Amino acid sequence: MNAGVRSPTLHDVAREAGVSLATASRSLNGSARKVNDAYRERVQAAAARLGYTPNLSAQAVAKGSTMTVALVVGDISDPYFSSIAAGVIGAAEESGFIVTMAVTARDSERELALVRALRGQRPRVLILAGSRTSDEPSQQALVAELTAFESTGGRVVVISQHELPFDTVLLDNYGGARRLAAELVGLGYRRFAVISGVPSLLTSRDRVLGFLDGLAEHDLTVPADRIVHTEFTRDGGFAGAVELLEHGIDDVELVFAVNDVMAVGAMSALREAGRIPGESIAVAGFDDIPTVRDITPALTTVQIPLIDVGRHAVELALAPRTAGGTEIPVETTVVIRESTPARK
Amino acid sequence: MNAGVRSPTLHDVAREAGVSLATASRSLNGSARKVNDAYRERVQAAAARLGYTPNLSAQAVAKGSTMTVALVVGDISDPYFSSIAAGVIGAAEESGFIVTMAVTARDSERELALVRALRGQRPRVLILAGSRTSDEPSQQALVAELTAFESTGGRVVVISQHELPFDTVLLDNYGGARRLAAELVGLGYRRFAVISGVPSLLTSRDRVLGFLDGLAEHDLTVPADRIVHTEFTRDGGFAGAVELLEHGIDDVELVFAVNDVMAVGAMSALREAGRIPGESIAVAGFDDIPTVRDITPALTTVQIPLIDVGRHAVELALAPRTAGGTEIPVETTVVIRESTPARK
DNA sequence: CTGTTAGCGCTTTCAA
DNA sequence: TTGAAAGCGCTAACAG
Repeated sequence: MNAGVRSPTLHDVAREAGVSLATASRSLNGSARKVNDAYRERVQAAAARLGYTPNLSAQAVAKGSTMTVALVVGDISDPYFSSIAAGVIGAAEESGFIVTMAVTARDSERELALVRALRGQRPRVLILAGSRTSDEPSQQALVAELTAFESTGGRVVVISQHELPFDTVLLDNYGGARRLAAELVGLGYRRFAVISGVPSLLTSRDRVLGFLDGLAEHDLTVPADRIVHTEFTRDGGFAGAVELLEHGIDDVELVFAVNDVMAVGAMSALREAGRIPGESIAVAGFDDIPTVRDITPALTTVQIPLIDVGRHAVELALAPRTAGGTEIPVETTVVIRESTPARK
Repeated sequence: MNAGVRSPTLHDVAREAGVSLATASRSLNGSARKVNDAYRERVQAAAARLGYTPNLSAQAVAKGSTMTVALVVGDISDPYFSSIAAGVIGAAEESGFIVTMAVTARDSERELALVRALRGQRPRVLILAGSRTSDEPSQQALVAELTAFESTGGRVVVISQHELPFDTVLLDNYGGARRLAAELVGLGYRRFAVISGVPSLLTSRDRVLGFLDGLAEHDLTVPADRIVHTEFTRDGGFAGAVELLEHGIDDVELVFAVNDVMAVGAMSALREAGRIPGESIAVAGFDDIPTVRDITPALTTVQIPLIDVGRHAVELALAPRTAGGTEIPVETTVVIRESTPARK
């Protein structure tokens, strides 16, 4: 009931079983069958009797390596990240890895500090799921830190864009947005507004670029005052829509928000202003987080197989190291739903 | 670029700075200022030059304790858990703790195995966020495992109900559901259906009980065939609604799903069957996960401050141990939204 | 205040 | 095969 009893150690088990430390170690963890069955059983029985659990930290220092995957996300309560995390955790556990998690709160200073701290865990793998930003001076420090980590045997996997010189799970943000634009034009839409994240956010930038290029193919453009920059969150989406409404968007037919949570926030703002999503105005998002098929109207979006993205990240990390850094491209597919009905 | 270089050790730093191992240790980590400033600076400079990061595993074995919090959740991609996780991670990081995470997939066998494995990390704190089940034989083994963990100095915190003899963050599932029922009756509802989880799930059971008791106060009941048992997920909610529809629920005025993701799934099923949530049928949920204020109609639910729940769990774990196990009760508050308009 | 020296729990040579 | 013993990187007495 009260503390004070220490956890049984391998030493205890060995004594209980009447064998040496080495034999105990080999019976419980050592790979190949190099231990007499009789001994092995004695040891296992003793371990069970004592409730022995190997001290992972001790194993880590003795072996010089851990079985942990460190995952860095922007915000775990965001469905985008939590879905990726689910994939990472699932795949990691299947391979016997433990996953530790840290949250950057979308702050790149903080991300750098976290990576530095996480290095202390000597994880075998470090996965960065937060989206990259451009022009940050801290990016350079981050690369240095990650490179140092790799040079000591760690594996780095970045999810999203291939800005950093590491293995990456590449999301086709640009292409997905471009195809989305094409499909929307095909549905009859001509006048658009865009709710974007801050320009330095690469994911956001790529999606906006792809969308605009997709429109440009059909000789359509979006006036600069119809592209607002805001936070990459639900509230950002809401605020972005409010800003657009203030600019006056009576003739806008469709609002593209660069991710689903923003789109959902935007829908609420539009609705509050009397514009009915899916009826008097269309809305599209990006990601296909689980809930958007259940909202009304169901949201048109670009699907990313988020769980798979997480799984791929660990597969990549556990695969043999390659020369220039491998990349696994992940397809994005346009999903048209009721929020963008065909016009006319 | 290639592996092979080992991480710099404290030893390297000490040599580089021309001081002893102990001095290096004290300069970098040791608590009180017991080191000459000149030395301290030399050491810190050397550490920076070498890119030294203390090996947490080594520290753990030397100190005999770690700075990690292990969090066990049912499914991290479920907003209920991911919000709690956000709170846990936030609070843990503020106290300098690392959090490791494991997922039970709502399987109590698996939960037991995970707890056993997690013990190997020798975390200071083990937080169980998955909801408890009754009558499972594995519960007993779980208690044994957790008790053993506590007896070796660890802290256990359970989130949800006080079934287990450990510190707990107590969610008022019963009371919240009861108050919800009262409010709904106040709004004019009289005929209900309930989509519940499996009966052994304590959270589900408490919510159903509270709801029924709340109705009973007004001499209302729910016929047994209007209470369906299904999975505690979005798809479960969908399936539950389908089942209700098959039973025929033309006269049902309101469907109470025992959690929000189920309610959201149920809404989709109802809508597909031609019943419009918020118009031809009302729906209520429980949890108040972030998205439900943005769905249409916005969902009436019982709010749990999920982030705070996570924070409380670590506060509890980091507070001095008490005799019988402390519990922090968390209030739940009814939030009436458009999915349950006043009748007539 | 600094350095020396045992450990911490475990793995892994190296002999036996 | 098994056991003794030397580490792994770090902390914490214990002397100086």
